[in-house]
Amino acid sequence: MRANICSPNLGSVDQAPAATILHADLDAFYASVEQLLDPTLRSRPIAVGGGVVLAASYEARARGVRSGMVGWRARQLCPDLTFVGGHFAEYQRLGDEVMGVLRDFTPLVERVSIDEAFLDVAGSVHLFGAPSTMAAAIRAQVRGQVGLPLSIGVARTKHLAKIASQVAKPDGLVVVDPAEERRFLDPLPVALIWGVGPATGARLAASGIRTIGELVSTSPEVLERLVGRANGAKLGRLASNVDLRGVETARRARSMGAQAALGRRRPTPDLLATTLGYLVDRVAGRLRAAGKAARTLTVRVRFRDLRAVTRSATWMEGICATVTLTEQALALVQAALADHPGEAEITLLAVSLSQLVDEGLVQLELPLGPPGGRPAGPRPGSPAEAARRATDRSLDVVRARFGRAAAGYASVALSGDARVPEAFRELAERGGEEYGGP
DNA sequence: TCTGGGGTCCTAGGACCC
DNA sequence: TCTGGGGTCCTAGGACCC
Repeated sequence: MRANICSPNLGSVDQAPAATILHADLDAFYASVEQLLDPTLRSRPIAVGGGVVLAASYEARARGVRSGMVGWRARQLCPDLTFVGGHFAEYQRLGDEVMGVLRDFTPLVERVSIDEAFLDVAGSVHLFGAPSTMAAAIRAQVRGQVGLPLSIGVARTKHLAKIASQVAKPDGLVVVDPAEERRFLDPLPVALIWGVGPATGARLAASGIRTIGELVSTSPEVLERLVGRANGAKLGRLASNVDLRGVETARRARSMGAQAALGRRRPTPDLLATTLGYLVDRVAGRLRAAGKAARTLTVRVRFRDLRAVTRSATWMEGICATVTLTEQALALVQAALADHPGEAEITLLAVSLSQLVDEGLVQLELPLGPPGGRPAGPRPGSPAEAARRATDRSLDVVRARFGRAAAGYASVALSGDARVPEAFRELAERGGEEYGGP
């Protein structure tokens, strides 16, 4: 019907638009890799991590184990659960290898995370056959060549393909015929919609909206009242499957951050300086490696009850010097703590850089400095600032050759009680510009 | 006995400018 | 001197995703 209305002059009016978007998603990725590397772990409930479950095998999920769950709780639910240390370098290598397989079928691959990607195969059907045929071939090749289970959803839009791959899991393939979209979507729970989490799901459920079909038949006004204007509109678009964004092979990062959980600690000057020095050191190094500088710095402090506060500062020019950013982060955290004098302990510190600009655009002289009224500002373009950048560049070079531990600022010497392996941090931080295609 | 680390996007309110 | 509307930018907080 839609085709008849929209394109009455095309010869293919009666032909439904083709389902050429694939969403490929590796099943229980970290856990599957562990089972691949150690055959004795296969078909057993395992969890990657220790204090917190980073990933659980399907055998463990069947017992209620979920990622993000604390270790003691997971063991409680599943006493024969095996915890395995993460082979983080292997996750990266195998994830990359799978992406290589995908790119053998089309250059239009949008990698969204280490284990997940969208493909647009419209231009490849003359080479490899129908999208469903291609999806089956990809799954077989990933299983045969890499050894990992991969689920794929095939549909007309990215969002629907993603829902289809969720339905296909584990180790399955679901193709949604364009003529069958409503019949497929309507009975599914709203939680399958990208962007519907616990809070939104609960609000919808409170109004009796549990399935995507029920969501679609809800008026825009009611939806807006429940979840806000933009969210309501977005939800409407997704549920009625009219969101037609294409596959993007390259997306640039909009922010970079680092955080550290601290247990319960009194925020002494020493703790703040050491932790912020470490966090800024990490993130500023990535910033410079990307050739960027940041105009906005945001810090986050979490208290014992998991409530968190943020403070941010924005400058006219981008900054990328470790020392300057550390000074600023410290000032912001102290300001945040001063606003919450009743909090004796903190549980997390985070640093994030945004409003990223090309480093070449950093002005070198006569800076305007920060707008008035904010923390004593650095002078991003001052000679002192240029000297700091030169120091950073030298350190970056040394580290690139000899590793992170080879050089650094004295205050950054990392305490041995790091709660998370360095390798996991390095893996997790590959979420930005590295993804998005060859 | 209360959760890791790295991201994206949205909202509401205020400052400021035209 | 007061009033109004619209746009842009910034800040703080929150929901969500992998």
